[in-house]
Amino acid sequence: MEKSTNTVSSQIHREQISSDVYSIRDLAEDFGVTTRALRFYEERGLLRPQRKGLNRVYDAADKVRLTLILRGKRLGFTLDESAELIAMYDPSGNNEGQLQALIDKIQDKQRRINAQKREIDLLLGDLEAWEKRSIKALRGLRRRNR
Amino acid sequence: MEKSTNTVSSQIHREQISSDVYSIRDLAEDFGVTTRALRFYEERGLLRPQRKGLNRVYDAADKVRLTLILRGKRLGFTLDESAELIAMYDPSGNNEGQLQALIDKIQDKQRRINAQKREIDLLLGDLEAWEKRSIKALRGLRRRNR
DNA sequence: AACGACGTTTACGTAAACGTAAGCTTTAAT
DNA sequence: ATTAAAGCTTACGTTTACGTAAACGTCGTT
Repeated sequence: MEKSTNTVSSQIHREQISSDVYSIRDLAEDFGVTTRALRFYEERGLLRPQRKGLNRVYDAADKVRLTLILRGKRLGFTLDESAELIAMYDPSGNNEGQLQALIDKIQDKQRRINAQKREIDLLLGDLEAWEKRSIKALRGLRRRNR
Repeated sequence: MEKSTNTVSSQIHREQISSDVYSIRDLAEDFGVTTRALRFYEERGLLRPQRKGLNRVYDAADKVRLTLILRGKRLGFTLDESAELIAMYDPSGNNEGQLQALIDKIQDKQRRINAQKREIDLLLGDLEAWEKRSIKALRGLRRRNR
């Protein structure tokens, strides 16, 4: 009997004030990161969970932000760059100038990401060529060895 | 009269034994990295330029390797991961087992890179949505302000 | 002969992104 | 009442990828 019934963690007596909230451990397990990382992201301003006393309480919006952070990481962004993405996600733009600036930033990101995509395609092209070459060499060897 | 005629660097008296070779500075300027970075890549085993006395002499193959290193960097790979890519580029596979292992590695990389590509598309999708929303908000503001 | 540009090695410094550990508190269970 | 588990803060340690500086050698030029 393994560690059993504890994947979801909060069962009873976890007062559940607003409906969908998560403890730091819930979030860490859901996303496969450590609690230390979550506190670190907060320290760097990428997350701002509410507090229940001292304890951090995360909600759906925090989940979205964390998704963006981790996606950014997998794409090789720094935390600062991911912070920019998150700032775009928040509808912070109030006046005309800010909105235009936001749009410019978004378009800039799009350009950069499309460039990255082109690099990926180049790499995939290389890998395919190497694969074909290797497979040919392998077939040559097999023919010779029989 | 700027720094003038020095973009190509080696002009005369640079004996030119084999045809296409480059000094460390040539390569650094061509690729927009520092000489320190080049020495570091060598220290980590990603480059192995020949030596003319003490001086490093880079050739076309080194250029390819450096291209791979930097492409890897832009995609968020660590130097160790780029080292793997470079190992694949070198036709090191001699016997059947090694070749099969190489093919497996290549296919694994392909999977990982395709995953990265999918994440990019997700991000681009998000960015497009945010852009549209922002443009709408901007139009709303402009209408109201006239 | 002396200088400046370029190269070398060796070595310590640094920013980013956490890991790890210490020490303390609150909550839940035995 | 006493553990045990989970959380908190504070702070030092670690790895990666170079930056920066010292101290020296070698040309080619003046």
